[in-house]
Amino acid sequence: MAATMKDIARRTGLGLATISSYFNGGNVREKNRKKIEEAIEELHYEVNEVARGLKTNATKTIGVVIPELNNVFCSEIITGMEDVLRSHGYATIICDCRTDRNLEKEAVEFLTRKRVDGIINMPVDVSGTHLKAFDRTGKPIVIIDRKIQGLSCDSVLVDNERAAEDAVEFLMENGHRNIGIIVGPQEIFTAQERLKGYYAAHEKRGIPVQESLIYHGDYIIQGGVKGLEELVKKNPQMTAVFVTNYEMTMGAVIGINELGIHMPKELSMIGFDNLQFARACSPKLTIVSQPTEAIGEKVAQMILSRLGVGEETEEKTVTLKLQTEIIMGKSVRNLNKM
Amino acid sequence: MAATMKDIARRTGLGLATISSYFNGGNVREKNRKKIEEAIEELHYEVNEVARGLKTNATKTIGVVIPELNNVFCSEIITGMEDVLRSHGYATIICDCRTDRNLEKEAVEFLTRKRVDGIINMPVDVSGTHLKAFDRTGKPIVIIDRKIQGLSCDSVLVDNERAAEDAVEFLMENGHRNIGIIVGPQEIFTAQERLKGYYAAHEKRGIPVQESLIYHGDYIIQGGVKGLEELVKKNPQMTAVFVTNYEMTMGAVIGINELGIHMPKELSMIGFDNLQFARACSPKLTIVSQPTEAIGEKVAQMILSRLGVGEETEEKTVTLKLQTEIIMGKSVRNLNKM
DNA sequence: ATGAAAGCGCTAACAA
DNA sequence: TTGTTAGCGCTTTCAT
Repeated sequence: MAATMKDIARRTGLGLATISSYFNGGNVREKNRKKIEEAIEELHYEVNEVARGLKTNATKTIGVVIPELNNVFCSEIITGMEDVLRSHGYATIICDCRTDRNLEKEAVEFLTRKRVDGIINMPVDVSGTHLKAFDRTGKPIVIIDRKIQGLSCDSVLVDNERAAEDAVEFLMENGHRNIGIIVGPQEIFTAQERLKGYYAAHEKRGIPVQESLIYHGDYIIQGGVKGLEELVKKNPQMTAVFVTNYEMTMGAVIGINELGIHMPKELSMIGFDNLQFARACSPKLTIVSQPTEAIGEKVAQMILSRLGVGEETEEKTVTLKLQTEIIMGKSVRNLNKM
Repeated sequence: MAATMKDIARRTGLGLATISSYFNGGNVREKNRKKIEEAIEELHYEVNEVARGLKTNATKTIGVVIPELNNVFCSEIITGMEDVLRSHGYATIICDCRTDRNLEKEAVEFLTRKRVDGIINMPVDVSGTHLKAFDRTGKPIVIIDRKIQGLSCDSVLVDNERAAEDAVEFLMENGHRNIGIIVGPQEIFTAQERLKGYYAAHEKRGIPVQESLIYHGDYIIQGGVKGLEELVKKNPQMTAVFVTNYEMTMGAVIGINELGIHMPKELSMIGFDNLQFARACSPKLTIVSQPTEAIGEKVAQMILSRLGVGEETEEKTVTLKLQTEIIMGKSVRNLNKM
């Protein structure tokens, strides 16, 4: 059985309040401080955060619900986030819901029972019903990367429309007119935004959009492979393809390799995320890069601020929109130079 | 304020014990069961796991301490592990210690205070001092991927020596004699084992080892880039290189691209882990693949068994050693066919 | 099958 | 500054 404050009290002959005061930064006479520290040492005492949490109604723990841990975009965000949270004494319980609405709902309920002090969620279910009950507790929720309908809470987004528009325009500047896009599922917010950007770029230049150049994948590697194969098969006129998340980018590169297509001579490409992967491609891939670390840090700061840590708390909900950047590689051919 | 069992008791006119019994699978009269369920619904009651944890001295939570979340080997293991644990009602608190001994120690102390029911650790500090205090609590510890000196506890390892030996032998069978190796830090167990395998293969064939062909990296991408550059510069005779973890493999591929080396014509290569990345390389990379999902699942089962869930508990500590496999690509040239 | 009451380890209000 | 005490929400005897 682990030692308790009572044990320390008995050992030192002091009262419980003194010991508690010692642990919570109160004033304790030097002599007693010594005694307490000796007792802690000998008894191997460690504070019981469970008991403390019950009493204070605060667990110093943040719940994080994401669609896939095993996804660089998510894991990089978490890394940045955890760093900030931990440095403020907060732990994180991470729940990977496998892009499954039911698991997501279960995860939130689970975290509710665990009495986490707040939830950070990259939502699968954009209706937000899975968060309703937690929201009623009055504890803060911060949403990452996707908008949610029926819930007003802080969120950190990426300017996906502009990201896509910029990428497609860049291809157009290089003389491309028949540009394929491998985009995410229709019902996912980021996918919708990226597709909007694709349309916007076309509209701006007066280039008509060809439906056959749009492929809806599912944000996983195999979808990228499949998407590339289909686009190539159906569109002999296509000179470039824009792939809109990392997993599908990897998939598209796999597709290009396996079909023996020469990049960028036969096909130009702009991918998404993961600079290191882009460097490992030959030729080096041009990509749209999202500020994952910054997202993580911002999200952490936001929830901390709602918890009364750090920056003062704003009253109304805050939505932050971060910008992406294009990292130049050699995967886009300039057709103007022909 | 969230509803409590007391609220339900008041609402239903029943005693606390009955409500508790309801939640813990006891016998409750049908009529009362109905009443309780109604009250739960109306009050939006959710069990308070903090209070339950204090009372039962079990938090149904496992702490996981790993060197880098943002590392595919780790994140895949965690994914497999979490699946199993969650399906048995256990949560996981993941601590990414950034390959830092001090952070690792802090993480374990933190988890101790949180009163997790067990710890799973891929240790940075192989002396194991960071685990001593937790070990005294009598709660189970399971070690992943590395051996620890002064602590007897269950562990799941990979047969790294054989993995490396097989890979190097495969290169030798293809006629390679001057084989470079990009290996991990000297002090890391897995790196030592993989280097042992490299030596063993040479000894078996009577081929002398050239010190200049051994590069010690640090298991991160940049180390792979640097390692490849150095090996190539120092060893014009080198025809093949074996890279011993995923991050450095990616780095080595980056190096090959950036130096404009043709693979496998000028240089053959065997990488490590991440089949999808291997497929995305051109030509497809031949790799040693570790059974990450299986490691995660085994680890989870082991700690559950120590916690009295599932399989019966064995008395003495168990060490499991899993085998790797070579996934064939086209990055190794057969020099015999010349 | 149900109720009353003690107590898990801690914090905090109050008294000394 | 320090000690006493109540109580956070739950489980678990022990009665009934």
